[in-house]
Amino acid sequence: MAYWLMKTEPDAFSLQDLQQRGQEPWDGIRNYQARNFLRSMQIGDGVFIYHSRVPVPGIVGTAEVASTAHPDPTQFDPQSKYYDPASRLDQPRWDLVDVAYRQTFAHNIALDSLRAMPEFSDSLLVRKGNRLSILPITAGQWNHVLQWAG
DNA sequence: GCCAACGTTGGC
DNA sequence: GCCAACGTTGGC
Repeated sequence: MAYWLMKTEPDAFSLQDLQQRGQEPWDGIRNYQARNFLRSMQIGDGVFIYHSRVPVPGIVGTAEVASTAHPDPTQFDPQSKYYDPASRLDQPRWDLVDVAYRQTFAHNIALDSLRAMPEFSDSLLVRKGNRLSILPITAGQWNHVLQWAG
């Protein structure tokens, strides 16, 4: 059992969208480090959903990993904005996992609040210039945020 | 909307 | 293998 944080821009796909659909293939990850995290995910892993590029970025709720990693079909779709002409069918470059909605926090946990938590002092999340859209979360971080969220 | 920070690409 | 150029992310 592991924990992760996954960023999304709510203008494109929000936690509310995930709630409406119940489950969603988390496609479009085009960063090798993030992909490697995807590949180590197991069904049932906990996921914090994080909204970025909004006035108050932060964790807005939780989801869970609903499939192990498998090839992201958008990499082979010329119509997709995630199309990767360099990826080969017999050797896919990019993977995705399915993510299932779990809960929406009554109050968002803002990035500012996360920065103030000692648990997050070593996290990639609060490092300046960090652009990683998927990162590991420790059990301590997971529990602390859940407690904070009430 | 701006732009610093970062990852990737490709010429050499 | 270096590194300039480019494209993207994401806080502000």
